[in-house]
Amino acid sequence: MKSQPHEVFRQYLEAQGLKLTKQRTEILDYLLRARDHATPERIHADLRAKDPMLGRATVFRTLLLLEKAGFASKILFSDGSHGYEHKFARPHHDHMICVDCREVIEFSNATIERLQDQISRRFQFTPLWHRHEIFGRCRKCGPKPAQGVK
Amino acid sequence: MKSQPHEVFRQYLEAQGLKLTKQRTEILDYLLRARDHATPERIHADLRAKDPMLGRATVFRTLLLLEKAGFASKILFSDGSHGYEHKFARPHHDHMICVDCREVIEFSNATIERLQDQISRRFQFTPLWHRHEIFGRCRKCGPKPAQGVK
DNA sequence: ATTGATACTGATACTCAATATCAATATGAA
DNA sequence: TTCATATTGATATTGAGTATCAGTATCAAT
Repeated sequence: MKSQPHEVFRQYLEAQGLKLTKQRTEILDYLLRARDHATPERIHADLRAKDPMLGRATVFRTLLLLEKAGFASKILFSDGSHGYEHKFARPHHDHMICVDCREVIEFSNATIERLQDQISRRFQFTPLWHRHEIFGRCRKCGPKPAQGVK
Repeated sequence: MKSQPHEVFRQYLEAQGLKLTKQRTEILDYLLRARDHATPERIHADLRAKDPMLGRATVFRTLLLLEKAGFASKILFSDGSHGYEHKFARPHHDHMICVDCREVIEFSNATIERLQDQISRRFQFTPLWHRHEIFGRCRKCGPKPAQGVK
């Protein structure tokens, strides 16, 4: 029995006149399995273990496709690099990102969401999406900067 | 009479054993004058009109210096590129960014700030800074996508 | 004003993520 | 099975950002 996301993806591709390929399936699978913040390079490297012929360009192309289709979204790290996460059956959420170990903690807050809409309305701004990231140190890394380690 | 920011900058440099140079002054000036979201490339191109010898590396170095000193901060655009804005006598604020015309509207909301602290505490996360960007369409560009124009 | 230690600059070369190109291939409707 | 065409992977290329380093500007001490 096929899982829901694959079926939704297949239907999307069909509607767009696009094709369902092994590579696209592999990459979607990866995102569905990944706990968090998978970078394109990382995805490429990991998937190559199973499919050594998988090209870099295909990974980038597919991530862009998934993003445009609304099935995945970018997470930006503090150093400017970024990763992806899938959006299947995941409610909207924002991120707290540890500047030491890069752990990503998800949070969501209905009051903040509501305030955002109020603020937008006040400026006659039509919000489409947002990004709310809090940078700092996670429980494990503690309030003090990491010592020694680069 | 010298303006405040230049004096503060000079004192910072002195305290760090760094030197006040023509280039650093030019770049700080640029940020102080710019309305918003000046990209490194843009700053370089514009300043070259007056100072054709100004190097790319110097612009990047100086922006990094200003950022580390706390005199400037990055704004990230939706396409992943970024710009800078100075922070002299500007209270903390976040941004609404128009996806059509790239206009940047500043906002701030004490309640949101407070909620962020609450959420962080709940996760034993020590917040250092944050970034809260709402993407959408500004009053001028209206709620519908721009037509024709790339 | 001159000197001199050293921070700074600009040119160049380089890195590396991301993109464009294109011949070969896989997909899926007929 | 056929075949138009979307897709792929290899390759070349781009472009933002960085490292290097010889020459230069700054500024404290004289």
